[in-house]
Amino acid sequence: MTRAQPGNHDDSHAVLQRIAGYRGAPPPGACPVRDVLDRVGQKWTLLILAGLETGPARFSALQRAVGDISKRMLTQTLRQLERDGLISREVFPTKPPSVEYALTPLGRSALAPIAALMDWAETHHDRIRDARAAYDAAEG
Amino acid sequence: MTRAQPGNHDDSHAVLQRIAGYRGAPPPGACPVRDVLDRVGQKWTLLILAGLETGPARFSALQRAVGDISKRMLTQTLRQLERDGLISREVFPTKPPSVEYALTPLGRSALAPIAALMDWAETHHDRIRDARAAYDAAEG
DNA sequence: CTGAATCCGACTTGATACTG
DNA sequence: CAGTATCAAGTCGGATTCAG
Repeated sequence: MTRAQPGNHDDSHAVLQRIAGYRGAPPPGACPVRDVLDRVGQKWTLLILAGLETGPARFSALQRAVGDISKRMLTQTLRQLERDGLISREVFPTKPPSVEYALTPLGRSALAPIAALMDWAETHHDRIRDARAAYDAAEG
Repeated sequence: MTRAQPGNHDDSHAVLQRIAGYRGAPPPGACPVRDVLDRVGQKWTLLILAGLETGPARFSALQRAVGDISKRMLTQTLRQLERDGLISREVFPTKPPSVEYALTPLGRSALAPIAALMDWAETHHDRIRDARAAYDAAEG
């Protein structure tokens, strides 16, 4: 594939530059980058994707896996991800109804770049912490 | 070190799984991943980083480059990025005061994983658009 | 069990006006 | 030029309650 290797500096620049062209473009959907990044930045999106990574899960199982998410937010985030085609939703008409969520191939393909970003975060978070401490000490 | 290769599927999983351990951990700074992702998800962060990518820029130049950002938000985002050590701020005591912002090495190192994510977004945004159209048509 | 609906507080963003 | 201060509006998220 011709996709940029995440570690490739030159390609990174080319991609970064591209978003500049979207400035001042209000219509939603005009900037897929903004679109995806906004979703990634949402509080629960990553936790849910992580929770589905090992396999399909039901609503309650997911809620337990994520931890302190409310049903409201779980439902909402799940809907968004489903709408974006990142996860699938299957209803089983059992006596107590159960619903199973699972990553789609598209959803699974998103894990790699997301993991890259999280990896960067883990690698550099101590440096960031230091920078914050220094900044706060200076102007706190 | 043993950092995951962003494109490596197996390692991606390992990294993803790691965030599950942070569930239910309220204290800020406890989860560097959440921390960084939240910042990335903010509306203007990426545009500003992109604007600084080609080199240092002054406040107004940056505002023009980004587009429709208000001074308030520009200042705020700039401060956060400075605090995190991703950008530097230098004041020149000229007659009309001027301030120049620039990416630090740390900030520059963040561009690669961010670009990887944006690359994914661009590669798959048509698929996402289709999924949304289908979803909206079905339950609109 | 899986959600939908409602209420409400907290945080985010923007517009505007003012300062050094 | 480069901000700061203030206010208004919108959004996000949680708790609670109700329904299929």
